[in-house]
Amino acid sequence: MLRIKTLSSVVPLERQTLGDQVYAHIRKLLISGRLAPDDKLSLRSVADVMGVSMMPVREAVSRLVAERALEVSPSRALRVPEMKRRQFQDLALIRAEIEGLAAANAARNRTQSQLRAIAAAEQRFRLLSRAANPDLVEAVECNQAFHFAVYEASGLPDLVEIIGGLWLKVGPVINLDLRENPERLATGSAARLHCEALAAIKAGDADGARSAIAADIRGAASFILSRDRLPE
Amino acid sequence: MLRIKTLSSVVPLERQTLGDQVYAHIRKLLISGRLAPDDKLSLRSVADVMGVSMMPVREAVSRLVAERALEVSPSRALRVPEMKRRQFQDLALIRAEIEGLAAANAARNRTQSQLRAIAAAEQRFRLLSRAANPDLVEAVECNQAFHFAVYEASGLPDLVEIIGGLWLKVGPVINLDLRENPERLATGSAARLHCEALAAIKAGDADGARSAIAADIRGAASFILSRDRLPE
DNA sequence: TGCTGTGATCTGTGATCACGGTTAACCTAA
DNA sequence: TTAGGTTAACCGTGATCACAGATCACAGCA
Repeated sequence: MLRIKTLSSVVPLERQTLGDQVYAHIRKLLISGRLAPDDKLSLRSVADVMGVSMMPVREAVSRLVAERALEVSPSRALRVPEMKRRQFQDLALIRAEIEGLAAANAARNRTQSQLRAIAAAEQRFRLLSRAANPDLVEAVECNQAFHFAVYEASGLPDLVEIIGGLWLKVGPVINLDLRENPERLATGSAARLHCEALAAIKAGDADGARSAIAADIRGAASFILSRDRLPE
Repeated sequence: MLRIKTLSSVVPLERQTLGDQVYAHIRKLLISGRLAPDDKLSLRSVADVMGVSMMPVREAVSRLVAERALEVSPSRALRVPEMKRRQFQDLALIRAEIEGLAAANAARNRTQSQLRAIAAAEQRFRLLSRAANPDLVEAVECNQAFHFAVYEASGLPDLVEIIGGLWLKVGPVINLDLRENPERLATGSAARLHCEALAAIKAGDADGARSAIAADIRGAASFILSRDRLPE
């Protein structure tokens, strides 16, 4: 018989179905902006590219459609939804409030190790945004890493999940924009607000963290709106 | 040739796949509390009951799993998730903020017809909660109708959708509780706060609407927490 | 040259079958 | 009577096939 100690050291070994893997893959493509609004997909082509049958792709896509990250038109065409100008504005309002709430709770509940993780992510983003020729893809990932380090520290997994759904919607727009307007990074306003948020979280200042994150979101959104590449 | 006017009067006629119907059905079971935490399901049994093949059920269930309204255990068993006491507390905090935000925007953006709809829902709920022997199932539905009439009036569909996801999670707990503790209705505190919210929305008082709805949510949550039927 | 009808092709949807893995009931042996 | 082991039923996952509807290109008529 195996010793108890041996048994309890075995991790529950989470299951990774093919559907999960396809989901994670498409999700990453969307958040990083490699899939742009109005891009078309098809179950068979995705299945072909990823070397699986149509079935796991269907499972993944049905999840993404449920989250409104993809949509099937009445004519059964599968595509990345277009974002209307109005909807983008509304999402910025919603995100400022919800992500601000997460930041406020992070200031209250963060552990020491979470605080270190936030500080590390903040530093990476700051250094990158002040570099001469910043790698834009990396900058996007660093920005995301910082924000979610903050949100994770709120201790509210349900809230983090909601925010993940919001990023899934705005990801294609934001990252597509950043790729076309690299100069936005150089203004350094994002780096400044991140730094402000970090300081507030470290000090336990919930309101300060909330308003810094909200300002970061509103700033990025109004910049994108000013470029006006959004329909309607 | 058909006249243009004739053509444009034809609605785009949305499709309703079997998967959509199964999804709507299970969703209603969850929100109304007829499926309780830890209830087991199986694709085949649901398919059998609803007279369809396993396929549309899989599609619907994968959506609900994505929304955390159902869960598949590592052993591939399908069930309604249990709600820990802590998670319920957290969800109440999140809901108070998010649904408060929706109420505040409803006060700012509601149209006249939306205001009428809210007032009608408020009246139905008030009369029902003051009845001698209120029908509990009907009361639950009226409460839901009032809340979502408010949220719809915010003019923020993305926010309404997020709130729908939250209700899907707390539905089984709240409605199960109400069925076992019918006396909560009799206190009339919910009816009073609904009335307060309606007045604030009518007056365009965003902060008033926000705090009335938040108080309603917090009140219901603390009542349920005080009964303490939740694990952990 | 421009429009229209038509067929090949591709789409998502649904049904059915096969498969490893889990669960639970049953039977046997102590 | 009970603990332990075997087996049969059932589970979700994945693959494959069938089908109706949509799209697009090309041919034929105006």
